[in-house]
Amino acid sequence: MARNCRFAVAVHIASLLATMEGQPCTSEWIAGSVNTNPVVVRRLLSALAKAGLVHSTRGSTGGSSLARPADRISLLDIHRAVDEEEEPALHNQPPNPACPVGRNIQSVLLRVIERADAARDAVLSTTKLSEVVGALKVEG
Amino acid sequence: MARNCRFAVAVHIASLLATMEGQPCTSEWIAGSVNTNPVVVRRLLSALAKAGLVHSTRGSTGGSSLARPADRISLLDIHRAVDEEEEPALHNQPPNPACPVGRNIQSVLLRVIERADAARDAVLSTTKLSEVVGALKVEG
DNA sequence: GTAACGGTAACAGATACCATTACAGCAAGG
DNA sequence: CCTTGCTGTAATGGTATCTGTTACCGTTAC
Repeated sequence: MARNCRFAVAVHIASLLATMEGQPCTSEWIAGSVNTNPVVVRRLLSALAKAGLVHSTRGSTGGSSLARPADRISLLDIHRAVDEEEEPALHNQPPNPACPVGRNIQSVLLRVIERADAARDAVLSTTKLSEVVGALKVEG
Repeated sequence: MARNCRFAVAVHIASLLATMEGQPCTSEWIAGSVNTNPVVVRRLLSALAKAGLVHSTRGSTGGSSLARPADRISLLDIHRAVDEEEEPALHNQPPNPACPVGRNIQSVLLRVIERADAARDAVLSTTKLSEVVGALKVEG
């Protein structure tokens, strides 16, 4: 996985919304559970809203809640929403096209990395937010 | 995958060594194909050597070559050699332990991420360096 | 002994990420 | 109407990481 904490915090946020069952949560309250700044939470909520996973309302009684049931939100949905799908990291400088290896290594690597990422995504897509919430409750 | 280019360059390097069939290559020659600085190549070769994948000799006629056949080196071997297995990126600050979600989210997330990483690693481990070299030749 | 190599430390520049402050826009309730 | 409390977002600073580069040491062949 990436080495930023956006995915982890976004799943945390989504789990909080799921346990509140429709009742809107403020970014400040969420930030208290995540232990970070409310703006960080709002940035992630904004990304989740753009992906259609949550719904936010402004104003005095505003807040955020899930846009659909937790069993219809996968962790892949969340990952794609907040970790804007970067291209796989290849060479910084383009390799030497005069070398048979340098000329083709990137396209070959791309195919392999895409297969590997697809395998990882398959696990994330079959894991639903509702499972995470269920596991949280078992944990106690 | 990670967003550094160590893995891509390391596979590039290993592919070069594989196509040279035992003949030692210098870091400067490799750097010419990768299009980077020889020290960058030496750093990666050093990591590959520590993992037992390549063998380097110093001195006037020195250079590096594969330590075992390319069909017995997987891309997972290379990935683990150069991208020192980081722990999955969770929260920066520990979540609020007074919240039922914050108290357990990390252990639940760890299990999921480990399953996802294992799926990705399975693809990398079944992809051998020899396959990459073969694909390079087909590519032309 | 000299030339050519790998190993490694040290440093600079670029980039990414997170936390924080600040402020504009919007909705509910008096 | 207008105050209050929320979201959305821009701007900024600090920190960490990565890459490229220079420099120097140790080693090996000739």
